[in-house]
Order: sequence, then structure tokens, then C-alpha cells
Amino acid sequence: MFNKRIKIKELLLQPAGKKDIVVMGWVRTFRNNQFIALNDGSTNTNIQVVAPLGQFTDELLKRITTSSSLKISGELVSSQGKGQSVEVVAHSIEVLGDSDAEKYPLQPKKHSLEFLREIAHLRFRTNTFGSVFRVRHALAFAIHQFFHEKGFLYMHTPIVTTSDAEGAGEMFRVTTLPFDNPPRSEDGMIDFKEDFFGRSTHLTVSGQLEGELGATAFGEIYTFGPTFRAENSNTTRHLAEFWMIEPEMAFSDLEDNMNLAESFIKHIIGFVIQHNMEDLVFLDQRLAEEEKQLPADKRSEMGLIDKLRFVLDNDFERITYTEAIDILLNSAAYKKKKFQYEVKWGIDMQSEHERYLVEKHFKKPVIVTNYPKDIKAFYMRQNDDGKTVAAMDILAPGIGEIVGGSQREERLALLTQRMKDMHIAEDELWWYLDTRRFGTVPHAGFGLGFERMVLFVTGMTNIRDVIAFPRTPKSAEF
RNA sequence: UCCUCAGUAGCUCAGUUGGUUAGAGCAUCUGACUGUUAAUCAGAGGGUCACUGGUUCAAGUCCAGUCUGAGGAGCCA
Repeated sequence: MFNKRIKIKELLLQPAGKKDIVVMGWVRTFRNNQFIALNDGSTNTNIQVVAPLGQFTDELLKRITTSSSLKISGELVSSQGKGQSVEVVAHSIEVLGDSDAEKYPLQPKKHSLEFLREIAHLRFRTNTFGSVFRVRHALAFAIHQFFHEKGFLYMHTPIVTTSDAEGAGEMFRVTTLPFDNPPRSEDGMIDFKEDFFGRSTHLTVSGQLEGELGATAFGEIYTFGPTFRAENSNTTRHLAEFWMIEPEMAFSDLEDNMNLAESFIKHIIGFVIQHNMEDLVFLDQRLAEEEKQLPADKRSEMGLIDKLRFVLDNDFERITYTEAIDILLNSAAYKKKKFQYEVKWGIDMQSEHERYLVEKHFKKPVIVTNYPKDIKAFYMRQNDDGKTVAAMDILAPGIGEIVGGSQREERLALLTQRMKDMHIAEDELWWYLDTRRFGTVPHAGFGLGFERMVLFVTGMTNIRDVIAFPRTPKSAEF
């Protein structure tokens, strides 16, 4: 067996004196021809490996370069140096893989995030991305734990879909037709009957409609999978391929939905605080360092960890859309004409309005409910006032909309009327409407953009830095 | 897609009014040193100034277009 190693995270907790230790990892720095800072990705803290002078040949020592991979056997001793309490004295050093220092792009120095994006295949070997992706993993794990413990069923909804009815955004087409000379029907249109699935297909923009099918049988389900939008969005908050969590609950209304969303967000933040404090401390310091370069009024009032604790310890503010508009209309910012866009009942709130509510007025996450029906999707349940729907968005400081959800319209007649009004073809969604034909129930759900959650928890500011291999317009390297 | 800004060594950047052979720090290489903490000290190598075209006696510098990146907006999660 080759892998008899101890992970560095575990090794650092061991008392000095332990013999016959095997560690493997990649070299971060090699100082003084003696001291190797070795990292294996289990933690940002390196183990210091000491190669006593004279015990190893120059030929071997020359091969210990940044990011070369080593297998070290030795003994754990208390360190004579100041930076660490224990270190490994090497008895043997085996170079598993050389790394040509002249060609290796990462140096033991600070790199810009933009540069690291260009070498996304290697950026995991930096402290920042080490922490980000360990936190990302912990969040994913906590999500499954939360829903599992609540009795939700993890449902895998399809990636390739046939319905383009939801209108959640532009879609990527999936086809095997030759695009230089596709088959055409008599009217000159491309004949998708000849295509692989015998019809037009796309990558999914949401698993919600299929999720509702699951919820109306299992009661409570969630999805957690990749989602695709072919929008030409070039922002720090948008990806063409991103991961989304979409729970759906039968026998639930809008309030149940809000309660679920709030406890869900608190659970996963709590999990990371409990299990990833070392990474959070690093990210907290990184953010503080970053913000030093900003003008004073652009800096956040709280550090990263304080912000997460604050979210955990406080109830989210819950207001209706109508109340939100009133707050905006009565705000000093409005009266001083600080808003670029008009404020009046019926508008789809702009980023500046959401930011005002979250960052200036309430200074915490805000759940806005009961939006005008004209700016929301067809499946949202109509309220008795005839003007609004039972929708809810959760707005987070620095990120904006992090959750979008609603109670769904369970009444067939009202749902089909709404579809007619919005020119959505009923026959394409016959299977969806069957849930309302056979034992319909009040139900609700929401979607949470996973990467936006990772942004919030890590304090990173660009969504391309919290997914391993970002897909954005004109960019799909790796 | 729109607006703004940027692109000079492997990285981060400087480059004056358009004027001789384009600079610095870090990294790399060579040597010295050896309990270092992004080690230190000395020396060396390293450039299609994003690309294409234009103006000019002369362009890294001015103009136009293209590409790429960043920030903001829209769309949204």
C-alpha cells in the first residue's frame, strides 16, 4: 500500500516525539536549503520539514522546487524555530514529481485574482483558493445534511430538458444535428424530428417544475445540481453554468417557505462557522487586507466572521413589496434624488433600491414578499388582492438577490388563465398541469444560487473565484 | 448587450511634451551563507510594449478598428 501517510491537518495536532511519520504534499517554499514548507491541501497551514544539512545530496535538494511533490518519512519533533510548534525531521525524501521552477507560474508571493483565473487549473494550490474550496465543500455537505435531517428527498432533475416554457432566461441548445446543413421541414424551418431526441432540447435553467412533481408525491424534496443560462451577462454575480439548490414542499404556504429559507441559510452558515473556522479566519484577514485599498465609505462595517455571526443571531427582516416601496419613497436618498431609477409601486426594484434596503436601511438580510404579479413568473400563487403574488426574494448585503421563491399556484383554472395571459403553451407543460389535476395541494419552494451563497460566506467578490472552472461569455478554458 | 477603465519582462507596476540602447521590485538562474518563516547577500539572463492599420522625419506614447480583462448597469440565482 502506497498511501500510509498522515494528513498535515491531523499531523499538526499530534504531540512531538511521534516516529515513523509519512507525509506527502507539494512544496510551497524551500528556505535555506534546509526548510521545506509542505502543503497537502488539508489545511492552509504548512508542515515544516527539516532536511538536516549534509544528509541529502545536492542533486536531490535541487529538485525540491516550488510545487514539486514529495514523500517524506521522518519524525515529528518540537520546533526550534518560532513559526511553528512542531516540525518533521526528514529521514528520507522522495521526489514524486518534479516541478520546473522556470516554468511553474505560481510564486511564493501575492498574485492578483485576475491572473489566478487564467491559471484556474493551478490556483487551488494557493491559500485563498484552498480556503474558498474547502468552505464550498463544507457548504455543499451542510446543505445535504440540513435537508436530509428534515426528511427532504434529494431529487435529480434532468440536465437536458424539453420545455423552454419557464422563461427563466436564454437557453443553451442541445443537438446532434449538423449545423452546416441541418435537415429542414417543408416550410424551411430546422426539422428537430431528425434530432437526437426527436425534438428541440436545451440545458436546464431550473429544476423547479420537475421538483414540483416530486414534492406532490414525496411531500418534500430538494434539488442540488448544475443549471445553465445563455444570457450575455458580464458581472461579478453571474455564471453561464452555476449550481442551484431548489427545495419544494407540499402542504406549505409562503410563510412556511420563508421559515425554511431562513433556517436553511442559518444552518449552513452555522455549519461552516463550526467546522471551517481556520479557513474563515484566513478569508476574514484576506478581506480586511483587500478592503484597506478601498475608500473608507466603500468598506464593510463588519468583518467577515462578525457578519456571519450577525446573520446567524438575528431574524431576517420580513417586509412586503408594498412596504419596501414606501420605505424607498420616504428615504432621504429618494428625496435627495440619489436613485437613478424611478421608484413607484409596480416597478421591478433595481440593484440600487435593493442595496438601499439591505445595506442602508435594515443592515441585514431582508425578505421581500408579495410582489406585483406582472413582474413575476406564471406559476406564482395569486393573492386575493388581484394585484400581487405570493412571491418572496431574500436580499443579502453585498450580493443582492440570493433566494427567489414563491408559493405556487395550485388552482388549475387560475394557473391556466395566467399561462394564457403570458402566452405560455399549455400543451408543452401538460405533465406539469397534471399535478393540479390529480390531487393538487398548496405548495411552495425557492431557488438559491449556490455560488452566491459561497460568495457571501467566503467574502470573495467575484463569482468566478468561487467555482472551480467558471463558464462565462467568451470564456470556457479548462 | 450598454457605459467606463485597462493591456509594457513569468508576476506587480513605472515609462515625462512623440525623440538615443524601454526600467524597477519580486520570481528564475549562478555563487555565497546556513535554524529559516514569502530567508538573506552578490551577480546574470529575461521584452513581437495585446493585435491590425493609420498619422509622423520619428510611436510604448497620438488616432481608428479588433481582441482580451476589470468595474458598473441590464437580465437574474
